[in-house]
Amino acid sequence: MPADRSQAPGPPTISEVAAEAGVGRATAARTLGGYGYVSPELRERVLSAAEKLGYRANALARSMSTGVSHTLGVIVADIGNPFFAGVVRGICDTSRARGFDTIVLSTYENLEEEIAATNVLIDKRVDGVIIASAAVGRGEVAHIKAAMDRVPVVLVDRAVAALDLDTVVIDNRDAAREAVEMLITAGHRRIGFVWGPPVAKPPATRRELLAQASRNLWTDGERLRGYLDALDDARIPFDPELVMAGRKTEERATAEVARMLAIPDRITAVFCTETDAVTGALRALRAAGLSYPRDIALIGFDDSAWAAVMEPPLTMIAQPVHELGAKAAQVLLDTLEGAEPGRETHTLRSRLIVRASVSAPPAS
Amino acid sequence: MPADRSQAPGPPTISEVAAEAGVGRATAARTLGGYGYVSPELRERVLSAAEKLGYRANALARSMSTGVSHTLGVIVADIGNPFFAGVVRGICDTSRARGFDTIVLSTYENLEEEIAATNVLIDKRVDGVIIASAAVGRGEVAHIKAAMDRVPVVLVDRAVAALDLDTVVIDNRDAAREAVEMLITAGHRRIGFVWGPPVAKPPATRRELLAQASRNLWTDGERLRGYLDALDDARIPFDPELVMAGRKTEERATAEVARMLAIPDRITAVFCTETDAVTGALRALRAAGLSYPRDIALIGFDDSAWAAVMEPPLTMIAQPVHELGAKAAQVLLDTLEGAEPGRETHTLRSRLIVRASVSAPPAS
DNA sequence: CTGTTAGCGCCTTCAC
DNA sequence: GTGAAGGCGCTAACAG
Repeated sequence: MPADRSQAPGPPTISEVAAEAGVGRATAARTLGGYGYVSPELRERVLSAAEKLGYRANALARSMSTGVSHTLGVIVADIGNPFFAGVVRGICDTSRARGFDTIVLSTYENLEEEIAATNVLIDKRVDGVIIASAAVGRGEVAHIKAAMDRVPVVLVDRAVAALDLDTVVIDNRDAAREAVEMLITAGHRRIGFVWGPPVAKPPATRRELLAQASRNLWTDGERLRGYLDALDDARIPFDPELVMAGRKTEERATAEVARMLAIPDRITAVFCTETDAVTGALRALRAAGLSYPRDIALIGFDDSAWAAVMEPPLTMIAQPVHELGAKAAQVLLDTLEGAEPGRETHTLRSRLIVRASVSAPPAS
Repeated sequence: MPADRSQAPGPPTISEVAAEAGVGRATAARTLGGYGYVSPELRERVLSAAEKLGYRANALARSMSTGVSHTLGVIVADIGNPFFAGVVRGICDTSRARGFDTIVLSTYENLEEEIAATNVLIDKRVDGVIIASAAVGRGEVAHIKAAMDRVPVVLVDRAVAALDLDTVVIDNRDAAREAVEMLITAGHRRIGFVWGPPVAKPPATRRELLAQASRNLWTDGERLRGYLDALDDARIPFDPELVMAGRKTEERATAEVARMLAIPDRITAVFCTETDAVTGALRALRAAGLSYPRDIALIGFDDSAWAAVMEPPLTMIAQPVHELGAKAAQVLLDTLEGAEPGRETHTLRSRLIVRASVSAPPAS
């Protein structure tokens, strides 16, 4: 006489289903796990028993014995940022299509959080990790190396020089150069860069600035290089006063653009490397009673529905967010399925969406 | 003679750490698991052995034997929507502060996906679930009921009438009423509602419209009710032509606002229930050569940095996104820690941020 | 205080 | 074809 299953605490187990169906555990496991061979008749009995009991396989137990979790871990700076939200969606879409779940963690641009997040994923035994890392120096990659020892890792959005990994990015440097070039072609020579390295005051020399940039977020450094490239090509001297300093917040961007607007030989154009930098700059313009593109030209990173409905509409750089995520997931999944990791950099194309925020500088 | 641990495949286990430290497995488990008592000396040996081997606890195995995962599951419509991104951040922040990880899944407003997501969370044995469900009718809540049988569940953003659960929302109806009231006070009587129930053509009568709304997203229905409340209070007759029909996309909003602008007795104000509806409406205004607030007034749901930098800045309803998530997590965590589930509705306050997109209607 | 032992739920040889 | 038995890595009683 079997024990009363309805009294069983907790969710029904495979043994209970087996008992209910009057078969052995292995038979129940085979039909429920979808492997091995089971006669149609027993199969049917097991299925209806499972149905009746409301059986759901314990993914934890399954992972324990198989060693795989069919789960990908994703670490990004801020899931609330539309850019990362798009990337994550790309990752989720393609991994789900290939039978994988996704766990995503936000670090809010904090390395401690990033390390903690990596550990969480390792502990939960994900099969692979995709990470947009804030790490740059050799001293900051230990957690990623540790992860690499256990599972395949691919980098997205941000390259890390010290790591030999598959990496999916856009050409930030070239995208920035193209945008600033457009500003220069329109006649601008005093072009503000928002935002720069998060230091109290940017270094006075190009060399130091670049060194500074290398110690910070990869994307920021690349975009700064692109800005300098365009300046160099046009033989426009670099002016440290035109590079934003301080923390990367909307408020700070407003303050810095206000400053650049107040100096004698004021800026006539701004190049913003992020969405919050754009709104921050826009606030400064309004406060100064200036309007674009008449008084000042503006180009920013990360196009959005808002940028298109601004009056006039904003010229922006659009990143292929979904593709970035999709590609990263694809590369990772391929590796999981046995492909040799290419350890190469996959560069996707961004696009400069030309609208109406750029015209010639005002005649001074 | 112990086997060569360095040859061990896979991540180091607690047994290997124990062997390395020369203690019993239980002692290693106790120090690494942070429970029970271990002498300082052995403790130290275990710790350094773990360090040396790069030991990380297998969260799966741990969950298996303890029965808890210290993980919360979250299901939202679209993590890419700034509203949900904010809510999720609120959830993550408070759950992490209380020692819980978070798994978040997006359903993209699709009930099938929502059911699948629920199953994933159940299978992964999360300790509790927070869900912004698209379910409304009694026939659509089976998956939530199934989840409730296993773990505590709390609803966020969207109430579900058929479910007796802790629910964290804002008063959508009142927020909408307040906004529309402001429009009416300014003198408007022809006020467009964007967007409405996703049907090809909204019903001609109030009664049917409301019935229709009840069959769709809870928030949408509430906001529609608020719109009607305000109309009623002002004894303004309801005109079905002023309610958007069709799929809820930016493009569709543009088309519908264009339509409302083209009818003889055209709208002089628009009330938008979502961010994409706002940008869609704005596109229609531009196409019609109209500008706000002079030609038309506008209020929308979900304030953002963009809304503040528009020229003129937009009057918007701001939801307490972070608090919504934080409260939901708090209620859930309290329940997990033994508090009796209140099964009540927690209503948070939204705010109407008055800026400059509303003025009196143009003299016709 | 520490080590031994028995599961957690599932998958997986291996005989029957 | 199907069932019994062992093991994944960990926790938790229970001895000692």
